[in-house]
Amino acid sequence: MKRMSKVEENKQLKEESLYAAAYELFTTQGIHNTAINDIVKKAGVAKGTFYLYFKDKYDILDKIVLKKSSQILSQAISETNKEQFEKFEDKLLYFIDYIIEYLKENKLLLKIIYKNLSWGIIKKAYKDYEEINEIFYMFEEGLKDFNYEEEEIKKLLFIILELTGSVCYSCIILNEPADIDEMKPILFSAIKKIIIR
Amino acid sequence: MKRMSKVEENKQLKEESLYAAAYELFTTQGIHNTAINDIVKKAGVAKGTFYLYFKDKYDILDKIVLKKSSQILSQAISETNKEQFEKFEDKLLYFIDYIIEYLKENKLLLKIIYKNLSWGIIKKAYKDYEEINEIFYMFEEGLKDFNYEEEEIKKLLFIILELTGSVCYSCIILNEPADIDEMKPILFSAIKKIIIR
Amino acid sequence: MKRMSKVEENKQLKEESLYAAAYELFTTQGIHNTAINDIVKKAGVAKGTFYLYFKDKYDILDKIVLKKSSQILSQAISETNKEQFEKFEDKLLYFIDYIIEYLKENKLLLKIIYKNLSWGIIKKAYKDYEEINEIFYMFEEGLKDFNYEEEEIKKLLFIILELTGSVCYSCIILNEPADIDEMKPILFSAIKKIIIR
Amino acid sequence: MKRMSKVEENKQLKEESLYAAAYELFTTQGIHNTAINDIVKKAGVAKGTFYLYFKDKYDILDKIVLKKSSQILSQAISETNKEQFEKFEDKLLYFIDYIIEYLKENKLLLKIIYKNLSWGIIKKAYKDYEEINEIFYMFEEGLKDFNYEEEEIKKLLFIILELTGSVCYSCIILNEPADIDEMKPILFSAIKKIIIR
DNA sequence: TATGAATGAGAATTCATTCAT
DNA sequence: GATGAATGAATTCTCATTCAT
Repeated sequence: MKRMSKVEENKQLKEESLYAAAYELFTTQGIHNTAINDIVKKAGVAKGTFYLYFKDKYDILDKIVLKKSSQILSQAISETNKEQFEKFEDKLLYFIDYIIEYLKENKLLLKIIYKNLSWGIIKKAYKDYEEINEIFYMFEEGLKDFNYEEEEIKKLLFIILELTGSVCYSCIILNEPADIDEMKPILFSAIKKIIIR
Repeated sequence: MKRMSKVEENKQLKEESLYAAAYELFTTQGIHNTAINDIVKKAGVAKGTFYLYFKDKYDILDKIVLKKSSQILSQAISETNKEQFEKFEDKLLYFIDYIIEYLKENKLLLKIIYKNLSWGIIKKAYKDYEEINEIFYMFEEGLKDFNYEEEEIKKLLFIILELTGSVCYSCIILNEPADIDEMKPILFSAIKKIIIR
Repeated sequence: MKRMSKVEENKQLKEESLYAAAYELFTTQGIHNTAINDIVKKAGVAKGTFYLYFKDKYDILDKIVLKKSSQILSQAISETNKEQFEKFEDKLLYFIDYIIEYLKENKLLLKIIYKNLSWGIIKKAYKDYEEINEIFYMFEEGLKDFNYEEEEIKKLLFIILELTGSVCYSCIILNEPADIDEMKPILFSAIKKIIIR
Repeated sequence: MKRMSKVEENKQLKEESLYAAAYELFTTQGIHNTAINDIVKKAGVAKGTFYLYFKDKYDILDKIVLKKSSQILSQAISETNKEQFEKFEDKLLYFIDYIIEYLKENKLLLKIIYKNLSWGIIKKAYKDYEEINEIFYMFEEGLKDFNYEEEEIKKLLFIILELTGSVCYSCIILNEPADIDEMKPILFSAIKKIIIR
């Protein structure tokens, strides 16, 4: 990483503290109930400073969601790649399970990113997070025996991630229609069936 | 149905016009951009009247989402039951397709109910909308050959509805990762695979 | 008491329940925080009915204060007259003490009448509560040896009641500058000194 | 006193103009009839500015009452100390008379501070107004021949101030049971009697 | 008399955004 | 770049009062 001037460092610090404050407040008291005033107070910067870095509340929100979502996916694929699997489906389920367990431990995060863990986010993340590509490569490699076309693979991946996301939200946050651990067998079985041609 | 007094009728009318106005405004200019002032003006009632029927903006929103979601499901199952199908999976896909087509035509509605077409809503709807039960009966009947337990059937139904909902939102509203019509074959194939033991 | 028609009885009942509801609400949640809506709901009558009996919130408040204040004074004098006293000052202090003890047990009442236990109220009460006159008679009789003029007696009575009222409020409600029981000796001594020529 | 920056000066100015506007409006048209809107308009500041300095209408009211009450007491003791008196009771009555005359000239002020000229206020005022302590010193000094304990002196002071306050309110505002000037002889005589052991 | 739905003026409060320092 | 006081439009919500039934 490049050396930064003191000014540069200070800027970085302020931005970071704004991110941290906003994340904390969004997750604990909700997006609706968080005012920019609250964010800057918690971050310990002046109100005007917020506008030097972000357009408005939804700008910082989007950036947080993108950041956090990418981190999860990136971590999940990275952890998955550390392991050895006999079959692709085992690898995929390990990956999915990693995400689920992560969200189980971070309910508040899940609450704000929930249906935003969308394809749009993933596409955006490609640029900044190299590892995200590997999710697709994993799929491509794993499914090559089934002779899927590239487009189909993307769609399958999309469907699986959407399903995982919405099941997580419902089961982890609302506990409906069942606890996430009770739901896992059905979810995993569904995913396994989906990828088979 | 019991005859209503003029007063009772009038009350009903006011409430209805508030629902209609709020729905219209929420879908066209967004929830965030709709003030209670706007709603009452459009409904042609006094501001105070709003608070006679609803606690605040989110109260009427919740009630609208519940109403509309139930209506869609109710309509879908009712339409499905009018037809004859050879196989259960055809019936199920007809039902799902009805919902998708409905949402395609009502993007604005989809936008506001999407995060709310949850199992919780469906459970609430049981009370007021008899037909909702029939969705479960259809599943039970259709899946009896597979020897699923009752709990498993509920979970399958949940998974399929969640998947449908989130795919609809992403593909219809965001057009990501593809148009809903392009997505349908994959989605339907996934659903078919999911129900098979 | 005259026999009442059923209609008459019903009216009386409604008025009473309005009084009771308003008193309960004024004392428990404050005058400021009590709306006419709250009163009629608690009383179990329609909103319009309130206006058949009272002009507004302050009308019923005034009437309650008058009623309650008069009751206290009336009760105090009546209880005092049941006893025998050697000296007038003993009688007067018994009377004052009765009031203090009563207010000690009815802090909430004290809170709402305090600023209203004024001479004005007492004057009004003369008409409806015969016994109130007896307070003045007691004074007249008790102070005759001092050769006070009638006007002076009235003023002394006024001064003693004002003093008692404001000391009660401060000591019972605010506990400032001391508890009412700690304050009594000084208060009583002051009163005794005041009446002596 | 420290020099203030322009910004700091401006802040002070705004706060002052809010105080002045609120005081003017509270006294002339009543607390109930004064809206925050009226205050800010009169003060020539934006509505939001009000909330920068005060929580709500009752916050500014409390602060005004505290300020004004302290000022009166402070002025009264300061004026009293300028004079020479032979006897303590003359000094005390001069002090009380100063207060009465002040309130006679400021009926509107009396109306809003009236039964708030309480011990609680005086205690709070100790911190900001040095001279308030002198009231107690005057009492201590003046009563030393009577051998009162410190606690008793406080209570006597309290009783005399309460009595003065409530008599002023009733006689100046309501003219009940008599004009304040008619009442003075009795009040002064009462006070004189109270302090004598 | 009694009702209670409807009214709508008006009060309180919030908050994103600006801009002089 | 950083600050934070000031803004004032926008919004929510209250509530006394009326009046047709």
